[in-house]
Amino acid sequence: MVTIKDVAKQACVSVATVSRVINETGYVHADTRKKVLDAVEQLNYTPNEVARSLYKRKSKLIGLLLPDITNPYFPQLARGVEDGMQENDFRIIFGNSDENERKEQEYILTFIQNNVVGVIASTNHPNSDMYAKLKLPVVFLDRTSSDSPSVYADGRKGGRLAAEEIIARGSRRVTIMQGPVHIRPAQDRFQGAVEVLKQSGIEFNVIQTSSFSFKEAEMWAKELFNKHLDTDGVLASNDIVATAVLHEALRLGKNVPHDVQIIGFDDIPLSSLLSPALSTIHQPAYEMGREAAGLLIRLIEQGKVENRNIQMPVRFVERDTTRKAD
Amino acid sequence: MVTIKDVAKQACVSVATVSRVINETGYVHADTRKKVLDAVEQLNYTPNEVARSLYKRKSKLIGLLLPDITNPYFPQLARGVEDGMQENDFRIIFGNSDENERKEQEYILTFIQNNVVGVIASTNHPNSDMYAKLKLPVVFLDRTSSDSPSVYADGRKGGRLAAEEIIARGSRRVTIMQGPVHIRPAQDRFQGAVEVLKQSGIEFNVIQTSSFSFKEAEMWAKELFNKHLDTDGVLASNDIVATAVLHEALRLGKNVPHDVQIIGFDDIPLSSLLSPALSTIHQPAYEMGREAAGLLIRLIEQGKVENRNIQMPVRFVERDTTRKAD
DNA sequence: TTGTACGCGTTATCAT
DNA sequence: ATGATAACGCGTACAA
Repeated sequence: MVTIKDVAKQACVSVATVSRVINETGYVHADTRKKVLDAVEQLNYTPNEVARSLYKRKSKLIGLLLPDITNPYFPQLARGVEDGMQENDFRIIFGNSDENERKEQEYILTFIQNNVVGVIASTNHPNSDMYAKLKLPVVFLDRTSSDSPSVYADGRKGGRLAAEEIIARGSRRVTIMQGPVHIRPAQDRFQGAVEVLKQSGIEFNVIQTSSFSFKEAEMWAKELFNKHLDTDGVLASNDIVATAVLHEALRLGKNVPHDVQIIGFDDIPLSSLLSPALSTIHQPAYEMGREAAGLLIRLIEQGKVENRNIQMPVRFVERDTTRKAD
Repeated sequence: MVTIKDVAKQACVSVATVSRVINETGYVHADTRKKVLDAVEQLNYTPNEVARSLYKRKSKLIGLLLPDITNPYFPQLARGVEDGMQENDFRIIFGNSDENERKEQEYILTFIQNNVVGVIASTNHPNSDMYAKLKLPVVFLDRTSSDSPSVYADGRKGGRLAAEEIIARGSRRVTIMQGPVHIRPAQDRFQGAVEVLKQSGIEFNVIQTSSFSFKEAEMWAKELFNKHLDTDGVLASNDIVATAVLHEALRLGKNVPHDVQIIGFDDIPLSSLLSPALSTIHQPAYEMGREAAGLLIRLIEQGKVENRNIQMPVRFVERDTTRKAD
């Protein structure tokens, strides 16, 4: 490994001078600068980030904690974060929490031990004191917390939109798949949908679900049609669940969207590829990731920030599991 | 931040002693050990990994470089790696390369600067000297290199399997979508398929593709049916391309699998959810990730290793885009 | 404009 | 069995 000392020796100057030219701090004569730069070139020197991090007590690393990168919603989010960070010379230590508080703790700990300068987390325990105690800027992504900066989609609006659209397109016996109670955005969506449905006096049922895994989603889809075979409109808690419902409806010989309309949530890449393609509420996942990155960077570099909560817009994407509006 | 000094002071011992109990190195009296442990507990001390890393010139970090986490094949891989590493107390610095050599270089550089102890990369330039020069263990994942450890699926076998199955199920005018030439596994698949096709004297055409993006895949799908409208069997280079072909076939009013059979490659989660569900060659992506992690860890901890190249098995998954075998 | 010397938090060596 | 201290590579007072 070639260190700053080697460069200093090669350039016949002190390490302090080398440091100054590297970091462009303090005065240094043009000639010596050149000598140093040449030495750097020749030796192929690059500063050791670990030593820097130790001295400055902060690194160029941030921690990213996601429930499960294998869930098709999260890669977009992750990519947005990565691109935003990459462009600003931050790197990412990445972990999957599986919505498991212990794993989450473990990662937060190693984030600290590695001097990360900030954390982006998609957690169901935003108010846990493990975050409160953290002396670092934290941005919650796809999750809301009363008193921490966060980036999230307008779930309530999304829920309302979905309900409005399914009504406008003629469903009169709606079933809402209520997402996991501990996941805030899922509840926002649910609430939004319920509001609209109640307001318009449309009859509706609720099926309670407790995860977003496809395997389980299949079970709830069966339960749904068991209990409410005549439902003519399903508001799913996300696209995975919607996909399972679609499968089950097709399996039962129902015509989608004629017999039953289905609207998902998230607009994961899968959705447009199904047949029939899934109508859904689009969340700008990639952009949300980028926003989170931007917000965290501002927090890191400026300490505080104007707009601590960024709510991203959602929109209805009309595809083939809904009928044409009247 | 609470340091080893604070603990030492609190326990009325020297930092050396604290270090000894923390790392369980050297003798220390049971009583003093207890004093130290109590102090650690009270102060909530955890060692600073950065300082450790500086002194030992190695961290508990590894670098993971993937083309694009947004491509549905990679999350499985990433998750496998992460789980394998996590269980052995290694953390991951993660980056997307976009198959772009410059980005790749950048990441490799920051990996080095952060004292990572190993790298897992899914790169198209495994023989680039940026890897050769690397003084670190590198494992190539889903990519082969003549002289570096790697974990990859048996692409040739997969290609052969796909061809054999499509023939056995009655296709006689087959089209192969040849994947990007610079991606080794894609070429292996292609080669395997060609071998079988030639051997059995079946007529076949080739459509050349140059990426795995869905947008472009749609174009090639159109090109495919433009040039070879009467093809009755398509061997796609991966499931994304297969999905596009399926869409186009359906759009043209073809009956799948009656008029045309389609076999994909990878078995991404999407595939089983399509209608008709996609028949494909399954790669054990998650397990490949885990294997790569295991291999790298062995390389890190033992320097060298028995089996430097791990070839994973593939298998045909029969779903609904192929007919029943005769 | 440049160099010396210390400190960042750890671990390991060498005394004691 | 324990402590003092050098070293890891870097950045910055402070002195020159």
